[in-house]
Amino acid sequence: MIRLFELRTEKGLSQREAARIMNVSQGTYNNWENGKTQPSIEQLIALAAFFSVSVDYLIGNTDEYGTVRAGESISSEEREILKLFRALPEASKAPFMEFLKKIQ
Amino acid sequence: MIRLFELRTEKGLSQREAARIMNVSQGTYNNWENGKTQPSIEQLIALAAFFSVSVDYLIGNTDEYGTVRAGESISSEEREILKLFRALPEASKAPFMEFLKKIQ
DNA sequence: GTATATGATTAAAAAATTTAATCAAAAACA
DNA sequence: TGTTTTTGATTAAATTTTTTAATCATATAC
Repeated sequence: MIRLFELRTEKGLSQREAARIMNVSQGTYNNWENGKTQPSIEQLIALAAFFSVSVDYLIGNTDEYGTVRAGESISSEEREILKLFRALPEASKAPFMEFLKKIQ
Repeated sequence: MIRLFELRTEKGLSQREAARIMNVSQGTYNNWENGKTQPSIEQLIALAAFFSVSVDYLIGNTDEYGTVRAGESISSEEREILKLFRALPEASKAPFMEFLKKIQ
């Protein structure tokens, strides 16, 4: 899995040590690290907790720009706007953006 | 899986429709939704992208706060909308909402 | 009242995961 | 250096999990 190697080595652990912490064999942990097999969701959550990262980060699905960070607040009105905007036909989205800029 | 049901029904999709989008059978999608089986990591990422949420949110590894879902992904275009909306005079916000509803 | 759509269930097949054992190479040590 | 230990990789077999088509019961639509 994308970031298991860097996270484990940063901690100075061997595969056998990390495997024991996760209650799996060294072979299994090696498979995870090299993408031969994948941990279950429960194991993903445990790995993410152990390494103090999000599951999204662990599996390489983070998108720094496109993610609402914990603590950022969005009103229900703003949430409604996003919902309505997403429901628009693709072709209407750009004109809508122009309109919104114009009425500033 | 924890939040598949609410995300699918919010979109007004049937299991068969959602299953077709994910390229699996309805039975498989039903299994995911009811926690009988679990999607692969690749499928988790595809589901999260389709529903515009983080994988952490999808699997119930983040908490909701207020009306906002932690980890909800927002495109740069959507981020721009929020920025512009926030810049509007207070008095313009409600009429703007009406407009957005009207053009659906 | 019949037809259609929906979510759930089943059993069998297919696919993926796990494990113990083992290997080769590197590191540690005397 | 030569030996021992540690490490990550590999193998094959057993187990577990997932997937699917078919079907069911129920609800909704016509």
